[in-house]
Amino acid sequence: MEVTSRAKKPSRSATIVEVATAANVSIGTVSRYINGLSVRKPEQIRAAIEELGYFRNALAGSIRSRATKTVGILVPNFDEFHARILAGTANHLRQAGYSALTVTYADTANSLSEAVDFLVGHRVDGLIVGNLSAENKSLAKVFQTGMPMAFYNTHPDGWSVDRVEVENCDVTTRAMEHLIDIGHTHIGIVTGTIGQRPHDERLRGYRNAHINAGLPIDPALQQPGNGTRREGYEAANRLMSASPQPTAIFSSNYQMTIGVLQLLRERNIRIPDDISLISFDDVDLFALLDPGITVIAQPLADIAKEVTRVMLERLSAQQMVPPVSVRLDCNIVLRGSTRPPKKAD
Amino acid sequence: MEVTSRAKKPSRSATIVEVATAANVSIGTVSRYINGLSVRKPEQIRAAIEELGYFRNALAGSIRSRATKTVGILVPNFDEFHARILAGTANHLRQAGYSALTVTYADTANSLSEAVDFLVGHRVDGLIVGNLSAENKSLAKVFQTGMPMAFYNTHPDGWSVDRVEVENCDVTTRAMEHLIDIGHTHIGIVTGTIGQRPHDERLRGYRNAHINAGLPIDPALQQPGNGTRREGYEAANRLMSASPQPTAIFSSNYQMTIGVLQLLRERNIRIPDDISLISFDDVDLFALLDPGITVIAQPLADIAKEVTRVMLERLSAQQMVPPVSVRLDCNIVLRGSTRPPKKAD
DNA sequence: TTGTACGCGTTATCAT
DNA sequence: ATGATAACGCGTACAA
Repeated sequence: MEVTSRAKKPSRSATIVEVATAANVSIGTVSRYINGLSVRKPEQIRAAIEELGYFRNALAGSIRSRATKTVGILVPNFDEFHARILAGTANHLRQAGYSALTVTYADTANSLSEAVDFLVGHRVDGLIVGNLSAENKSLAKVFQTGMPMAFYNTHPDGWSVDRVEVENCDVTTRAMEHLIDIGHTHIGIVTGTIGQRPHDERLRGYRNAHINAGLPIDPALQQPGNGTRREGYEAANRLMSASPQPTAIFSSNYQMTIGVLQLLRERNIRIPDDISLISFDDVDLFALLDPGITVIAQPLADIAKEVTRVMLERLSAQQMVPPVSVRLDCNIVLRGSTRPPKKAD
Repeated sequence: MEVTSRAKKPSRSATIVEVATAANVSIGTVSRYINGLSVRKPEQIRAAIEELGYFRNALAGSIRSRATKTVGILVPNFDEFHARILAGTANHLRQAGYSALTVTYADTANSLSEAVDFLVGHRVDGLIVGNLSAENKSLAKVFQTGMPMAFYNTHPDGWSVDRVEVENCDVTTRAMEHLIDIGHTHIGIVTGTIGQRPHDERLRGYRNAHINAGLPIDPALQQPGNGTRREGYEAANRLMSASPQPTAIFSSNYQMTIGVLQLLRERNIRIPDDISLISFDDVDLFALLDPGITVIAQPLADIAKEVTRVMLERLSAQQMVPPVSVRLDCNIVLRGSTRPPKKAD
């Protein structure tokens, strides 16, 4: 195919009326052709569509039909975590005849409301929301209109809504017990933002392990990282300046773990010789490092599958059904980043 | 705010007519209020909107106004490379009053046409396309309608269209000359898919360096990786089975480099002691590995900025202007993954 | 199977 | 600044 020059800019693209005229049929017939129903002279219509460069106007169609066959997806960003979930949801939605309208809400201030307005303005049939625990006026407004909504990973407190979440607490406890079993007694934690449910649960899991083992909980070994790489770096810096130094670190999400890794490398602290490390979340990076990082892996494909399933069931539900809550288990993936501490203290 | 139960599902959300009635004004006045123009009794209208839970229907508005203030973005996937560009474009578009409609085209077969139809069906005002070099009937059809389009990284052959691309060839030559300067004479290359312009250019840059230095070009040292991790792994496997073995490898994109790293690690081939490595593309991983990987880094933020600028200028252009072509330079980031070969042969 | 006419929610226009 | 009304492009119901 050769496309070497641009056609002169048409003020508007062809409409179904023009196609009907060109094909010598009525618009109803063209509409049926477009929607795959049988018509008498399909070839004429096809040729007219081809000739005019016609594209169906989905906007106009949706006004009348009141359904866009589109699900809005609201994610903080396109990082590796959400990217993988998005790939899954988009796929599952498509198989059910839906498209995904994906918008990020964390790039600038108050863009969450903008994002919500955009999606609702485009009359998505439902809304999938990732990693959002904070209240938002716009979102609450939408929720109250009865818009089908499904959250994954966390949801605003007190909202009775469809959700898919992972078990954070117990799995963290088990990971910490692994460290304790091999002799660690000073385990530092880089926490996410306190007040966000998943991070609260991970911290609780960390504490429970200490309580179960009769170990003291040292506040100096709990450093806030707020979920970002930069703050993960600084939290690790504080941890490694504490006295006594921790012999192991648990980092509550992968962004912060990257910060931790940066600091450890700068300080020339070797894993696992000088320190053991466990991270929540599994990303490619952690498997490729030498040694690989032992992680608590969230089942991303399952989260995507379940949240899509829940949404589709909500969309097809004829009557009101109570919100469903799905809880998935994480896996501990042992790699080489943990080892007994160098010397007992 | 408390949101503990769902309102009964309304069959449809409030319309501008209902708002107008409730506020005792005409729909024209409500429309003006919504669009930020001055009205006499804004508070009444605000209250009515609040009360009725009204959300403007962007679909209906766009039918009449013929503008959606929306730009479609077409990317193969949400990998780290595109994720960073998307963050930039979305931001720049928003600042200009546009929203981004992002769709991936590589998740399943023939989904490119579906994606194009979706975006055009939603009447995006323009289209930004990433990493697409193949022809596509649907896309060509759109192009010929005069839809503003801007490509980044590559574009279909023969299309005279706005584009932002990086300089692949010379920078690769310079990177190879770095290897040659420190004594390498057997440099392997893992190529991307031949026929895709950026990868053709990178291969040419590799060859030019050899020609300039008077080194032979050994076909056995050029292994196709087709851009994927799996094939990068296998290409590296073939390279390390060649005789004589290369003392350095250049990998043409980051996905393939990850495959290369996996193979080297499995075979216990150490970087840079046993082999030197340079990769095209810079991702987090490469800076965190020990040693860090020397890379040719594409200016992602600039690509995003430029492609958005080009698109916005095209959108605001009153008359036909010839397509613009922006070419950006890459940077060579030296880390620790290169070193003179162990022994001269 | 086909054609016609109306409805969808908004914006644009124009007279006030 | 406001109100009334005609588009906008498509789906759908109904009559043919």
